Amino acid sequence: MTETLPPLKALRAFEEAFARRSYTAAAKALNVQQPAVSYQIKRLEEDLGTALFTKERGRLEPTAAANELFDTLSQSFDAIRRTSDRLRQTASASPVTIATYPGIGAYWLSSRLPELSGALGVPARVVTLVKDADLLREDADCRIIFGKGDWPGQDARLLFREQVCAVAAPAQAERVRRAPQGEFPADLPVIEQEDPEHRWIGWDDWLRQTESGLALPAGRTAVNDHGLALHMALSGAGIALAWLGVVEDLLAGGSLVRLSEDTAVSEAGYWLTGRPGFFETRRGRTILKVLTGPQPGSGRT
Amino acid sequence: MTETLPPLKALRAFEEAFARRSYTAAAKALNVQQPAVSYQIKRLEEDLGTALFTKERGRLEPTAAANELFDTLSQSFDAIRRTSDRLRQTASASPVTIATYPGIGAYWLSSRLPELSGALGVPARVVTLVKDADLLREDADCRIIFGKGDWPGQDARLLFREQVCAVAAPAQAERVRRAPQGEFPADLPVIEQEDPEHRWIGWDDWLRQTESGLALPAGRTAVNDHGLALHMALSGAGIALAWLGVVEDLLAGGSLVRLSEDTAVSEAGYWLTGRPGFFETRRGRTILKVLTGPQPGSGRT
DNA sequence: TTCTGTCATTGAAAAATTCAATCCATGCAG
DNA sequence: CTGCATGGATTGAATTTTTCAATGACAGAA
Repeated sequence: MTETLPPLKALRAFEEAFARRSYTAAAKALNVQQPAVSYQIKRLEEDLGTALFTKERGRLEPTAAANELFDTLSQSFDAIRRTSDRLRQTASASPVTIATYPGIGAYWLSSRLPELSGALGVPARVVTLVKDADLLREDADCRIIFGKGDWPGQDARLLFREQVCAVAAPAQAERVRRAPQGEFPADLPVIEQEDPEHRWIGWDDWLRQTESGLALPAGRTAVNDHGLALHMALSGAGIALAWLGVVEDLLAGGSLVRLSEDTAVSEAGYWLTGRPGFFETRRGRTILKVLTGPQPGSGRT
Repeated sequence: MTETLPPLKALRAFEEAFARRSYTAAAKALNVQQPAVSYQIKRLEEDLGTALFTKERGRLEPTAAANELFDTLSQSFDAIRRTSDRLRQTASASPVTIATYPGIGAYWLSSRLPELSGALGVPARVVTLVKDADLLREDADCRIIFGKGDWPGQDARLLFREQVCAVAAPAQAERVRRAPQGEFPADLPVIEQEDPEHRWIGWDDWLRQTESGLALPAGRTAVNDHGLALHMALSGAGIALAWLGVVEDLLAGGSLVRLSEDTAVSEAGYWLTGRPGFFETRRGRTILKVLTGPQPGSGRT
């Protein structure tokens, strides 16, 4: 004898049919039509070489073999149901960890965390790191990274493109506006983000793309993180380039003001990445949906 | 949560992959190609929302979830394997019961029983009954019945058509041959089978169909079973109509002789019947094969 | 570096499952 | 007894699932 499993779908059909003493009811429970159940059970009977039901007097009578089989089957299937359920539970009950840059974490992600946590029914945790390599190495459920969506061993979905505008705190912006056309107040430094690999849009790119003709002041301040740059701009330390998506709330709240309507767009953008298959996961789908969903600040005020 | 089973094929693939620490080996064991395993396991990972293997450093590392799942799974599947195996065993280890008419049982089936028993590895049992209704009611694996293959609630396969010839024991046949043309020895009765429903070919039909022009003797003897008729013919009690398939051995062995080469054929024949699906069963296939196979007497002499 | 073994990916092919429609038997109400 | 209603069987045609063949990517070994 072969010591081999019968067709599993057939077992499943049998389980329902036996429990309900009806092919039709079983079919309903399995979300199929009755002939499908009929087919599966016949197949199982052929495999086992024995009848499982007799259809006498209009009622389904399980045979002795059917009783034996069901005993084993319901126990086994229940066991599998229990463990796989538990796995699903723990998989979705463990806190979500999202890794990203400090700037994104503080200014963009943080406002979305409550909704995310609510949608998943689980605490959300943010790990911020400055370097891409660190982000990718980090053991997180997913990460938000800047780039073009091509990371080996990661599935990626675009959150938003890089769209950059020039901002300053209101007082400083006012000074710029009052300054003679084409001139910046000399004591208002430009805050730059260090970017040796030239991955982001910098001031040079911005000026070139927007042709706004602003003459930049000579003073420059360099920081290594966008969050820091924003923080400095907020506190009036100078003017900075900011990602539109990120500063939306700050602009709406008036803590920052755009120096012009010009925006520069690059090919790259911010992506949500996870291990392969992550976005086919319930958790992955949920996270993606929340993060690409409506802006959290845009509710009724 | 849904308390629902993961895709069962995926579980099966996982079981093998886990046990062998290799998709390729699992694929071989399942008689499929490696991408099929890859696909199923990915599907399972999506269903559970958790990774099952990490593919670091070229080796397949099961995750904690995988270990848990495998524990349950192997136990459950083994249980199912055991019971379904046992069911298959008992189904195929119980003796085969074939119900049929006494004549068929004695003169046709009996010589095939050894081969049948051998092919099934199980004793074969013959139940003989005279009436069709009894045969159909009898709780046998299958039955050999005369008719046209149309029994409700039974699958049927034709074994041989009804082909009838006139026979007698050698001495009696000799007497017939020596008698003047067209005349039968008056003291040699014709053995008839009672057949109120006129289902079989009787002497009248035979004479009409074969146009052999034999004048039948007046003496008639009626029996209610073909086996009995044959037995009487064998013992020299008269001449009888015999089914070709059935008396092949007796003719070959010389215990019976044909009175003429004429044969009459009817639409009906002898069928092997079993419950629906029986012929898709291993047991059913085997029986059919043996019974329709080469004649048992036709080996080298 | 090149070779080898393993898993991933992908579009196409094959197989399995399911469906819709219909038949047939049985039970029940009139 | 007849006519309806219910539930399973049947069948050929979709439909979906699963698998395949080919190929890519990656890691370790030679």
